[in-house]
Amino acid sequence: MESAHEREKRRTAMLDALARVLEQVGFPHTTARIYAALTLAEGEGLSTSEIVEELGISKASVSNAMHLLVGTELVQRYRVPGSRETHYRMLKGVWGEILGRKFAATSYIRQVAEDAMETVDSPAARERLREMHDVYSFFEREFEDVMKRFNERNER
Amino acid sequence: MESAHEREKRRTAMLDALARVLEQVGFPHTTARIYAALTLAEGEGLSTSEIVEELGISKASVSNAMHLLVGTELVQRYRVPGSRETHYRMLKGVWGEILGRKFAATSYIRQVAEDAMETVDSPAARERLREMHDVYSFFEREFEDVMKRFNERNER
DNA sequence: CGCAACGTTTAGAAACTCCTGAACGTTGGG
DNA sequence: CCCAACGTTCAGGAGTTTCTAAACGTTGCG
Repeated sequence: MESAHEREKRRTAMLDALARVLEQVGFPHTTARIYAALTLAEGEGLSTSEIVEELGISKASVSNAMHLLVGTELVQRYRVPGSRETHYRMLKGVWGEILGRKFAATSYIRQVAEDAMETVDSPAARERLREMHDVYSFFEREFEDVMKRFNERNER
Repeated sequence: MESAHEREKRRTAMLDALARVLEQVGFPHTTARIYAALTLAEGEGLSTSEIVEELGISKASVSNAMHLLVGTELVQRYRVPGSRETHYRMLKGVWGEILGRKFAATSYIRQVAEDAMETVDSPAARERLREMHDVYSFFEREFEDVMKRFNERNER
């Protein structure tokens, strides 16, 4: 049988791993940890004080992080009758959204390469930019298809 | 007709834009700028002192950055007869490599979600993890296909 | 061989990001 | 309305990253 201590340790490890994923995606440390905590919450979400307690951070940090998470529509505020506190829950269907945003960068990069190619004189430089451009063009088209399939999948 | 000053300004803007792309991919500021400078070089590459002059940085910075760029096989050293300086050139075919590395993270994230799902008790949490897992599974498979097509494309 | 030209390493400083405590503003119950 | 409970803002500071100068090591020409 598993001790309460071991259970707690496993939970912490999981929270860390999840938070690292979010950090990799580009979120600040604490913001990532908050999102992870919301993922692992027992119920539908957590209140500010619950987050403060679980992660051992200040309420100012929660406020700042939520500015980002709510602003990017990854998390939603909601109220619980009888409580004055703000509660937060993850929004559904955001993981696809997160990845989709990543892909959007591809077409920007293709654009940069394209512009540079038009400006540059040296044939050697132009050749290097062309390779970059071709690769990103390829992935840009592929990602469009992938996202289309993803959206179709979600409609079902 | 275009003044030398305007030409210089355009070149700088281009270098900045390219560097930002590399930074987005996760490289340090100076490292990214060096890579951008190598991309825009007139000839096949640049020497240490040329990089120092073009970017206005110390040779120590060049040394450090090259440790990273050469180590990750994005840049190659070469020697120019008659010069004692080390020269550096971009390696070809790295952009696909860079993107490929990004995708590799997908299967790690899927794994994290899978592990967490097995550990967690709360049905609400498990449901949230399941969505995360499903999304990343989908993209993991799609990326494998995309990379396969990419590699086939390159063999021609 | 010895010297000069380079590259590398390292310790320290500068810059940046992010967190916190405290003060402030806002809101809702009584 | 007033007070208490919350959330937000902001100045300050801690931690981290990354750049540089200086000292050191290495290499190759004469």
